[in-house]
Amino acid sequence: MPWKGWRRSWRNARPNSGYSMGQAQAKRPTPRAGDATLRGFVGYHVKRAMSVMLADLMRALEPYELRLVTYSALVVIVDNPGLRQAQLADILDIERPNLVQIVDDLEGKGLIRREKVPTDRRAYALMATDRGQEVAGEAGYAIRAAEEQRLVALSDEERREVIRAMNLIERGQGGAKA
Amino acid sequence: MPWKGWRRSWRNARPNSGYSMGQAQAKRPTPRAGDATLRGFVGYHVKRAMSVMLADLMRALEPYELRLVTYSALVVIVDNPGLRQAQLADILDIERPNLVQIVDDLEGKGLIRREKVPTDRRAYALMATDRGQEVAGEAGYAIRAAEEQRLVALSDEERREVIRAMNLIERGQGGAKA
DNA sequence: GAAAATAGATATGATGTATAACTATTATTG
DNA sequence: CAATAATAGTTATACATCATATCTATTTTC
Repeated sequence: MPWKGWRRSWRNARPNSGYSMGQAQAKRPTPRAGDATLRGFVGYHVKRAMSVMLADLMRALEPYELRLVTYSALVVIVDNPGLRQAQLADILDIERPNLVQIVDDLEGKGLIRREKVPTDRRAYALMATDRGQEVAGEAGYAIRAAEEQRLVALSDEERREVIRAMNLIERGQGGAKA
Repeated sequence: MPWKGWRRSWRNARPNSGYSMGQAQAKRPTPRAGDATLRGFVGYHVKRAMSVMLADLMRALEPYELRLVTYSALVVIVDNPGLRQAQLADILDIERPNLVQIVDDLEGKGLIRREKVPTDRRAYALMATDRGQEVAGEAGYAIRAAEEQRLVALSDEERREVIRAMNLIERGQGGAKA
């Protein structure tokens, strides 16, 4: 048990603050090196977790030739037929110029259509095709499965707590003067 | 209060599954559009929270001419004098080729030095300069302040819960077949 | 009707991350 | 000990996500 505890905390070991900086210390790779200071930030933990989840997601989406942003956009369009690009940008917090290529990709793959809006010649109404709806569904299942596997150690209650915390963070006031 | 509750849930409104797909619906922008399906994934919540935290971080680091990866690398080098680049890559989960530019940047700013290793001519021992240690400390305070502001709605206990959950996610088994 | 605002698009740049391949050096193997 | 394999850092390239400025056409505002 004490060994186990020590082993588990290896990555979070204290910085070697007692280390002298002489050349003698450079003879072999720094022992017990770690990211302890960074682990003091909540954001760093979130970043590290996000990295692995993102890799999972990309792998899950690969068979559908979708990525994070294209899948997200597709799902929102499927759920909200007739959506305007500006709305999509707002919903997903994506800059409008960046949406062009995304919408092009989806349209090119036959998953969505840009339809003209008779009452507003500046805009398109984004519609999902039948194929688009199908792909959104299948990809969603794949992501679901990947997420379930990743979150296997978290109870339903813990997941709800995470979601709650993430929402508080998302909706909180910005840190660092803007 | 009921109005307030309705207002708050606008972004998470149900998908308009009852919507017909006729041209008539395209006349005005889709009302009550949202990302409800995506909100069903824990990962999406984490992604959205991560986005705002990352923006905070970039803003906080800007006065120091540092970014996420350069600050992270600097701190790890400060804490672990004599570190090898391969170690740094492992610790931060950064690909070794990507480290070259990062280390170049830090060295160019006078924050770290590459020192030769007499016993291994393939490697460098990365050392932080006095200036590097100073900048790491100051930038750390700035990030701390930004993070405190962002997390103001989370209790200490909730923060610990988040960290715990993120660690479980990070250390869990990968989702989606590799 | 003129000015301001908006929708989507073009162009460009920054940041973070991935892979293949290379030279020099060290470690391993027989 | 020599040949082979592995390693350290580097170069080159590509992909994904996200940001900003600017533009044309259209709609809204005053």
